[in-house]
Amino acid sequence: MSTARRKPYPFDIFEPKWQQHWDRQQTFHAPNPGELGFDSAKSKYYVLDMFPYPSGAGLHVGHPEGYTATDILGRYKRMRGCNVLHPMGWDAFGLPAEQYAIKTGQHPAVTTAQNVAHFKGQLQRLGFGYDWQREVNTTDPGYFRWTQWIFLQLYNSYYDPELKKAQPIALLEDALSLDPQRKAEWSENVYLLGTHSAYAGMDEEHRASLRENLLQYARLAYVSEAPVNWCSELGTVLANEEVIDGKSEVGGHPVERRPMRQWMLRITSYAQRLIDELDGLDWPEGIKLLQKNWIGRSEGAEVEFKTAEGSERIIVFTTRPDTLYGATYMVLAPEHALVEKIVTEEQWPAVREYRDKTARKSDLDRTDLAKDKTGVWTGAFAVNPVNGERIPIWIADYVLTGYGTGAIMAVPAHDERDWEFAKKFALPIREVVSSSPRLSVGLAGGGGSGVCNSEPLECFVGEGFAVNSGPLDGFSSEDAKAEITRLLTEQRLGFQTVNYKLRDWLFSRQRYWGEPFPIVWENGQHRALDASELPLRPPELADFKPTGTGEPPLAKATDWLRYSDKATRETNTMPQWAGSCWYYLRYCDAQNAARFVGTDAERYWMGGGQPGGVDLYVGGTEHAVLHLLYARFWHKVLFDLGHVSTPEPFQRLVNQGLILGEDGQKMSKSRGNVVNPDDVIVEYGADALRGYLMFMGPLEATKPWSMSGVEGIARFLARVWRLVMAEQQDGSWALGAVSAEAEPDKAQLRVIHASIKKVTADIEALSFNTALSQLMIFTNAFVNTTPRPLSAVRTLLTLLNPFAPHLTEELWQNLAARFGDAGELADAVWPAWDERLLIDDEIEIALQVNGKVRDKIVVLKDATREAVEAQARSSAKIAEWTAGKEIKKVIVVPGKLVNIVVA
RNA sequence: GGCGGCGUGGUGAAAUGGCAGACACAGCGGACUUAAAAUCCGCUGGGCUUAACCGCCCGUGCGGGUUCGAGUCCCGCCGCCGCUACCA
Repeated sequence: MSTARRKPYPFDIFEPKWQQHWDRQQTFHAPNPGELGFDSAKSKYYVLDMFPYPSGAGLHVGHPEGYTATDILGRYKRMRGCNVLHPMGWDAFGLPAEQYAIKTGQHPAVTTAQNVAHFKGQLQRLGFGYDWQREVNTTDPGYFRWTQWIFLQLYNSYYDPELKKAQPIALLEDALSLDPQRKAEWSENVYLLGTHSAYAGMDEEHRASLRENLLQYARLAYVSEAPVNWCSELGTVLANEEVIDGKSEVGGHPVERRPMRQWMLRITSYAQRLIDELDGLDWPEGIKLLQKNWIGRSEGAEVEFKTAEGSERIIVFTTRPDTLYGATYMVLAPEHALVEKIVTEEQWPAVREYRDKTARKSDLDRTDLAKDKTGVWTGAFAVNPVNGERIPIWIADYVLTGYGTGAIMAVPAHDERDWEFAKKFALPIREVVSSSPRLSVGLAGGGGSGVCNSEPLECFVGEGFAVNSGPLDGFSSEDAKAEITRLLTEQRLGFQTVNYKLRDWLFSRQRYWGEPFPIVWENGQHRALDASELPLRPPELADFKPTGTGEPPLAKATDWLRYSDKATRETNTMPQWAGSCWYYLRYCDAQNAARFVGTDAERYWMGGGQPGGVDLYVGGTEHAVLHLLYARFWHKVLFDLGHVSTPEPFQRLVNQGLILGEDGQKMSKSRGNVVNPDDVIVEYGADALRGYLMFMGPLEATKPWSMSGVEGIARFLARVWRLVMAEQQDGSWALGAVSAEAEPDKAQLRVIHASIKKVTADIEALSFNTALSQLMIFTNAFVNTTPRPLSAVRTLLTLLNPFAPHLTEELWQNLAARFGDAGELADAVWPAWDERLLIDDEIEIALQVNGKVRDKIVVLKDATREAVEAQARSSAKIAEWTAGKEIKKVIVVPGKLVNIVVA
């Protein structure tokens, strides 16, 4: 009685054997153009995984799900004769590593190295065909040197709104110094840089400083004093995307808004291109939509109001300029710069109290109280530019600083939020849009518009026809928008514009474990390091904890900090997303010491095919608006500057679905339903794990784990094993009854060719579960055949190889030892099918009467329509069902069915 | 509230508008075995009918529609999951 469970086949012996073999032989190394062994006659296939963050917890089963899918594609494309680039690396900078290091008192470099080694070991035990010579690690100076270099590209560029692309900042510098006229134009229109709305909301002092520092401000990487998401618990600021429900995505700590000097990347300049250029991509529609919504384009107008005293301008953004006549009050965000200038003495105490209260509230609280509107009157009035009406100016937290201009005109009759607010504070409500065309019912006096003073009974947010709107009356909402915009433009009171929800990317973090900025400060001005000074390594710091004050930990490194007698280094570091923005480019030429990626290598792996880019990118949906948007942005900048050859990085994107625990719940430590891939490999082997992950359902579906499902796949693989191997008396395995002379019978031949066809199509379509079920059918068709035809067995092993590479390679080798054969299965050629063998001479088809199956008959494969119909009519059952009825129509679907329609 | 995805046996799931449930899991029965495991074979959506075969009816969340024919397409609901949230 042995305590160890007997293995159905000796995977524990041959799996490590083949893993070592592939590693020693560098089987999956993909030579670059110009490298020995490179074959330019082959076409390229670049298949990419989202590289993991090597956390202390190790791999979970979600990782190998996507990785197995790409591995299957890579191995398959290799057998189809492609040069396959299938790399792996580590996204190793970032908060968790640093927090873990603080907790354990070890340097993050040490813990990161340990975690990487652990992850790599786990991945290697799964038998993935990676080209490890291209391994990248974002924390490696040889890597982040180029992350810093790309930052300098951004820093030294601006976005030209006319060319709609990034240009070297030197061009702007020259243009502006040569052409004072143009400089004046640009200074007056800083919004050309793509920050129109932000500029409109600024106070004059801020604007003046902007104009003065136009060149600095125009850069794609610039410094801003804007309010940011500050998390005191983490001791850093966070990007909008990293804040969820007013809490940090990492750790769930409270986040407050605080003005700080930060580095920003001007992603908003690319908003339109980031939307438009999604069109040509083979991505899930849902992800495209998610990105579009995140960028949040909306068309409308900016309209200038003046305070009643006429001293201040208040600019608002609205998507409904047609409702301008219905604006009965205005609202500024509590933080709006203008509030201090317009608030009256009597209202100051109330305003100050309200502002303090909002500042203390997290975004979460603000959302929670969404139902109950709050606000305070400033005591000031504005003038509605179209009708000269005095309307009160309020502050309220339902108006956000971060969107539009931070100020709105409130049209309570046609906006739900304004409606609620007006109801609560008894502000006037005037209907200016009617759902049906009708005449104004107001008085027609003094050339002014007719105004109906009775308040509408409910809020109407739809489009319709303008009423109570002076010259707009009777216009459809669409026409009214165009007309009012025209009028406003004429009077220089407004203009048509496009607003985006997307904010510029807050790019600095007050952390130790990230890329230092290649920037020094002198006399309050920043300037770039020279590329030759890269990489800029972080200082060796014994104490790298956050200071808690917002001062970055790098400031503690006094020697490092000093760049020269006059200049000091920037102490912020880059966010974790930086390294992952371009890693797919580094893979193309990972060892290049002279460039971030060699030109030839980039052209070959990223260019190549028609649309270009990575041919297949597989990863989780959680990166839909973070990594995938940032990477596209960086790529476009590099493209504009001529450093890469395609405008988009990832041509085809597929999201693998979430794997739930056996209880149908999300896997989590607290639920105790987490599956560790290592345990599964020990028990069932890597091939069984890979096979199960692919068999459990469609790649993109969310699906629960099942241990007995793994056993099912293990049983199938064991059946394949025994198809080739026979167990000996002593328990060892030897080649079984396989014969080179044996031929598959007709039915088997059909199964073989149907399998080649289906498995090929299914792999291309990433439908791995159905490919495997076909391979089971293939296998089952031969289990009772002895001896097994060698050709059939070899075809089966070839088709199964991408899924179960160890098992099939081992069996292939055993067959070769007896029958002789050149080479390894990994290098074999993918089989082709013969369409003629797929169809039997006779086919069974269904006979229907009024769509219901009543009989089945066997017809010759090339029987004519008429012959099939005649045969159908001669069926006794059909005669029975159609007896005494008029046959109105007979539909013959060749090879499928005959449907007889009776009255 | 908005956007997106999904509803098919006991379970995971198949199905270019053409015979619903392939392939597995679990279950039941059998063979082999002293016995068990492993393996192999058979059955396995629900109901009615029959001694049995046969045969018939119902069935893809619900209600309509298009079609010779709908799990699949269209319209309207219900339920679950994910993302997002005062975006002017």
